[in-house]
Amino acid sequence: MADRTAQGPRGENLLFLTDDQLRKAIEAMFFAYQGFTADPDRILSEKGFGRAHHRALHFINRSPGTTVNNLLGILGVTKQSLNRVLRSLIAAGFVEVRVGDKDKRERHLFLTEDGAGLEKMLSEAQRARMRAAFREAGPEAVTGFRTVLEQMMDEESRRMFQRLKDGA
Amino acid sequence: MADRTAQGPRGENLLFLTDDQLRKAIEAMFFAYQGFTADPDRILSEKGFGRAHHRALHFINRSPGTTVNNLLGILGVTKQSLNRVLRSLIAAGFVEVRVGDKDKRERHLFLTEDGAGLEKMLSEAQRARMRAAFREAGPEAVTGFRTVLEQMMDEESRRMFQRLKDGA
DNA sequence: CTTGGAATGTCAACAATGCTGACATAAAAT
DNA sequence: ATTTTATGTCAGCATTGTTGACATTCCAAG
Repeated sequence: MADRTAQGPRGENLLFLTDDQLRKAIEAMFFAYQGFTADPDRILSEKGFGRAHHRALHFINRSPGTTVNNLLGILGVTKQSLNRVLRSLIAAGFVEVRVGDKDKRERHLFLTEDGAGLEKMLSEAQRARMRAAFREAGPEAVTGFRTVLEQMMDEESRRMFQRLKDGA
Repeated sequence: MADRTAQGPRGENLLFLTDDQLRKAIEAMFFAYQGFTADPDRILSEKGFGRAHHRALHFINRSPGTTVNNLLGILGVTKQSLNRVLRSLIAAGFVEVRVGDKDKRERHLFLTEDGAGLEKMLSEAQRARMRAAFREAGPEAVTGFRTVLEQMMDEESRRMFQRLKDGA
């Protein structure tokens, strides 16, 4: 392993910023994301669903009554793409739609009991892996992990993430 | 923000392992990965390619002369899926194939000059974002980041990553 | 040496999930 | 009241994952 501790003029650790170190980090991100999604993907594929369904379930569970438009902003896909996913979740009885009370154009989304059950199954699997990784890595590593992730986000995603982070 | 520093019996930071903290980390991973792929995706879509083409270019660039079978192990997709991507990269003149010298079943893959140019463009964009995130987060965060990522990988991916990390 | 099986890669067809475009309905603005 | 804007749906296309069928090459057993 190359020396990681060379100090720059302002005491910064510069070797982290070599292209080679960055390339390794990029590859780590790629492989880690495979792991991140592997367990839920397995469960979903048995039920004929995909990763997009998981994302929808996650954010509906997190913000019950959210609208389609709301979800679009969070997920960063087109409404047409999301609509297809929602349609199949509704048809399968995992999601319930209620037409807006004040604004009748809006559709408010809720998990059914079954939907909540599936969401729990998926997020339990994902949390279990995350928990194990965090335990192995230790609390300081986890803090660093979250710091870097936040910096990697687009401005818009970061705002969304912040807004979700503290309640909402 | 909730207190992050509660200490467990063995001095471990246990609050990180609450479901709520884990859920936030999961969301951070989701949004960060969007950012991670955003810049290359933009470039690729202009050229009529997708993320799968980027991955192939990356690993061919990294290990010139690698075989199709080799790439399959790294990318974790089926050979049929990879084959389609390679076919279009070859047709576009970005990748060159040489039939194996010893084993004529094998196809060895190389980037053409154009392919190397495109790969450089894509990886420069991705590295720029990573570099900026690392700079903002600081060296200790980066160490933690990489530690956690490595722990999140599947066993097989971790072995692959380790093998790639040190030469090879 | 021949033959049968294993390894490598290609082609075809299907599914999930992005996308754009056209449209219906409800709300808001003029 | 009519036009414009916002929200959501439906249809069709592209990318990229999948499985299945097949061709070629290598290797090992007889």
